Order: sequence, then structure tokens, then C-alpha cells
Amino acid sequence: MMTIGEAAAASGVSAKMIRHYEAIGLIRPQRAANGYRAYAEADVAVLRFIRHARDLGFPLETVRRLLALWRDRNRSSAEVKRLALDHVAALEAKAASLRAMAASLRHLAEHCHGDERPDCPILDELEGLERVERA
Amino acid sequence: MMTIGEAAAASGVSAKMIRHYEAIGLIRPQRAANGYRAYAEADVAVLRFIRHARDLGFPLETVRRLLALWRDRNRSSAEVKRLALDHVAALEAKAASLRAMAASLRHLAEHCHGDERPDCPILDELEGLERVERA
DNA sequence: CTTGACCTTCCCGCCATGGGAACCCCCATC
DNA sequence: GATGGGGGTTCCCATGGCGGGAAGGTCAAG
Repeated sequence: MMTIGEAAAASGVSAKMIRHYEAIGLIRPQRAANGYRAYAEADVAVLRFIRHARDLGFPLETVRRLLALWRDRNRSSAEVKRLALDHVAALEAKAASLRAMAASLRHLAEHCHGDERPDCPILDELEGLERVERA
Repeated sequence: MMTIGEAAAASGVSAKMIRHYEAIGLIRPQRAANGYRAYAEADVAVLRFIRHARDLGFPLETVRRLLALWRDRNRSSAEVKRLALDHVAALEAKAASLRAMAASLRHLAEHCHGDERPDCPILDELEGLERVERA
């Protein structure tokens, strides 16, 4: 049994977040006589699981479902796969959206002199003049 | 002079957000005798500017600087361009991070049967078994 | 004069995380 | 046995960018 600090060091999850995960019901450590949270190896494994899932960008609500599936020996891998692929789609949609922003902004910036003069197609676009160079 | 609802309709920014932008000092509408906010065309132009900048993913603090540059007739386009290109870099970094997550998760999912059986490399990875198929 | 559509301010929620205050606990050292 | 420091505990606040909603004021049309 370890303290929260030890569990944090062992799992790579900050003590702050470990308490948070407990508050939202992802983990339920025991309590020592002095009131300190007491973590077993299995708890640390859960924390590592959570961290890995977070590293892949899963929202905590999905992490909760993944944890449930992980613990369920009768799970179907199809269900896990569905959660994963849904998340892949969400990630790719978000990435595509960001790349689209980057591309149009980069395009605008390419047409900006970038010198001491005030003329700037970027500001023109933001103002809503619907871009000069499109004409 | 228009009310906040009219300004919202004209600018495409919700009344809620218009008040928020005012609270953080991006816009300063006048007040009518009855206490209602009163927006001129110039205010609506500011709101549209904000919306366009937000559509390109600029954080509000950067929008604030862009607005200042927009209003400054002696601005240098170089400064605008720098803000823009910094933001492009941030967007691309974020997009790359998301795509990396999507790619590794997709890879894991490809090796998941996705049937009624419980075996699942996705869960194995999350557990931290460091992926079987890498061997 | 009521109704309803608008306006006002203020508070709370999301998501995931960090910072910090105020207090308790335990161990080592003097 | 006192003290100090490095834990732990709870609780509140902040981030960013928005939404929901309550409680109340205002105005125009019926």
C-alpha cells in the first residue's frame, strides 16, 4: 500500500489528478487509519491505464467506459474497437479543422508583405472585405 | 444604434458572447437611456472581426492584439504577420499531435478483431503491456 | 393593463488541470 | 520532548470560450 505521492510517482499521474479521478469515481483507494489514501498495485495499474488513455486523447467519460470494459472479462472487443474508432474519427475531424484554419491563415500570411507598411491582407480578411486576391 | 440582439444578428456573434467580449474589454458599446447597450455599425464591424479571428482559431488574447493593430493606422504588417504565423505554427503543432494520437489508435484498432471475443490489443496497450504486435 | 419579447445582472455548468490556503500527520533530529 | 520539514487532507479559485438559466426591468402591441 502506498500513499498518494508514491502512487503518483509510480503511475505518472499527479496527486492532484488522482484525487480528481477519485472525485469523479474512476478509482476508489482505501484509507489508512490516519485518513491517508492507500493505493495498491492494482490501483496504480488503473492510474496508468487512465494516463495512457488520456495520452491518446480519450475524454474522461470514455476512459470510464474503457475502464469498465477492461475490468469486464466478458467484454466484446467490438465494443472497445467502436469506442476507439469513434475517437479516431473525432481526433481526425478536429485535426482536419485545425489544419484547415492553418492553411487559410498561412495563405493569407503569404500575401502579407510583412514589412513596416500597414497594408495587410490578414487584417483585411478579418475585417470581412472578403479577400482582395480572390478577385 | 442597435440593441444587443440586433448586433448579434448582424455580426453572427451571440448576445451572450458580445457581453462577454465587453466584460474582457474587447468592445465598449454605448448605453441607451434605459440602460440597454447600444451598438453602432463600427461596433458590429468589430464583432465581425472578432468572429472571423475566432473562426481562424485565434485565442481571444491574440484577437485583442489583432484588434489593436487593426485600429492602429501606423501598424507594421510585419507584426500582424508574426502573430499570424505564430498561430499557424500552434495550429499545426496541435493538429500534428491529434493526428499522431489518431494514427497510433487507428493502428491499435486495426489489430483488434472487433468481434464478441474479449481479447483486445487496444486495452492491452492502455494497460501498458507495451503492445504485443511490436515484438 | 396585460402579454410577451426583449433587455439587464449574476450565478453555475462544461473539460481537465494547476495553484494555493489552512490544517493535520509522521518521522528524524537536536 | 520540542521542532522542523515534507508529506498528507479538504476546499476554493483560475484557466478558455462558451452555454443555460433565474430574477428582474423595459417597451411595444393588443
